[in-house]
Amino acid sequence: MAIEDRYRGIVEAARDVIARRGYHQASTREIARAADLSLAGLYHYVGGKDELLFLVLDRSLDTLIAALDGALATARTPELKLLALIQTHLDFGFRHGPALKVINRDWELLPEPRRSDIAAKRGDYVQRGLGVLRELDPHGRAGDELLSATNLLLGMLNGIATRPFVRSRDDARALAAQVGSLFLYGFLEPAEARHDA
Amino acid sequence: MAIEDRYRGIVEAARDVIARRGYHQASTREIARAADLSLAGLYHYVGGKDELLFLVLDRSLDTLIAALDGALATARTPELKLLALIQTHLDFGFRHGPALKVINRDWELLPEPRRSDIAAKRGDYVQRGLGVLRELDPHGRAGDELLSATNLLLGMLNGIATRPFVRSRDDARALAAQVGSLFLYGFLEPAEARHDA
DNA sequence: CGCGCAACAGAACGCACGTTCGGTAGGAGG
DNA sequence: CCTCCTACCGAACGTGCGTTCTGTTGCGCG
Repeated sequence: MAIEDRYRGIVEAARDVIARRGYHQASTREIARAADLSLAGLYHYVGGKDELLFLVLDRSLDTLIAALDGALATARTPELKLLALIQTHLDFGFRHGPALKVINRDWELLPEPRRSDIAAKRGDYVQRGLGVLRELDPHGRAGDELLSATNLLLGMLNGIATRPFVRSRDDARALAAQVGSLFLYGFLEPAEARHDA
Repeated sequence: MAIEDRYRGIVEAARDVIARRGYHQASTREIARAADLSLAGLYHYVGGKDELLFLVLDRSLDTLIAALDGALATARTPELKLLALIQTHLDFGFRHGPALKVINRDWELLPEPRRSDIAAKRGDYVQRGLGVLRELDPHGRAGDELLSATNLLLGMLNGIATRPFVRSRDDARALAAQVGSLFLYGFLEPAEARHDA
């Protein structure tokens, strides 16, 4: 499947250039250069610039969701599932920083109708987070409140995963523990007193 | 000071167009039209497109920081200061959504050297948040940990303030209470049992 | 009155962009 | 050997962009 390798190289080139420059500032010429192709050669594989953004978003979200599902499958308790989500998200931010940047910053720039597809896939990810919090919730919180709590959690994660806070896998692990403790027990609770589950 | 009114109109037009389209997609022609000016007339007031982005960022950050300082001045306890920060941020997101969007999404696109000025002003805001958390911290957390906690808090706030979660001033108030409770006491603690300070 | 300057506007310039067109090399199939 | 088809490339086209040039109006001031 050498053709699939070509596609992968193209999508990776597009992802890195778009992450660095932003979608509208990323030129098809620069993406072609990064993919070791001429401009016209690039257009032999993809129909247009929009499709490049779509491919980056679609494949990155698939990777992220697959990683999350894998991590959730091995976690037994609700708390461990939450930690798995946090760990997976931060690890994804560390290993695929450009992908996460494009997912968070540029997805709104994708024109319809593909934008709806990506929005649905983003929704799938949020739903998984919401499911984890629902299992974890000790009180019967309303759906609205659980949804906003999910967005608060994801906002926390994106706030540090996008910026250069996670420089190593150890950083990711240490931050994951801190995020988990803070989200579960709050800022006022001591971090050292809690590592049961 | 009719000239200052002109400037204000121009900056507001630039802010709204940039927030809607993104910086690189926002054209000077559209900004000029939104400011009721010809293209050349716009260039009579500002030196270039970069300066428009700078003016938007600079003035928006001034407004945000001034609002925060005002709210912090009337808060007496550390917990009330945290709630004031949360409330102010969400209220700013509700009343100046476009400004917050530009601050969070487009500030990295500003070319040097003005980008450093904006980065410093953003740093001022983070420092205020860090100061609030330092006062609040019951254990002697290290500076690194406090800084990442600050970024977690701001990430939570931006995660919901940017997206259409805050549709009314009441939404902002209700969400502020939820965010405060969650950040201070954690997800596992009941929300109803806590409203002392 | 007339001079100068601030406050604009119309039109153009040059450039970079996304996209397309016409071509070519090379291997597979008959 | 000829034919097709896939995988490209060089060069161009048209458009929209940021910016600038050349005015023109109107008002304050001597």
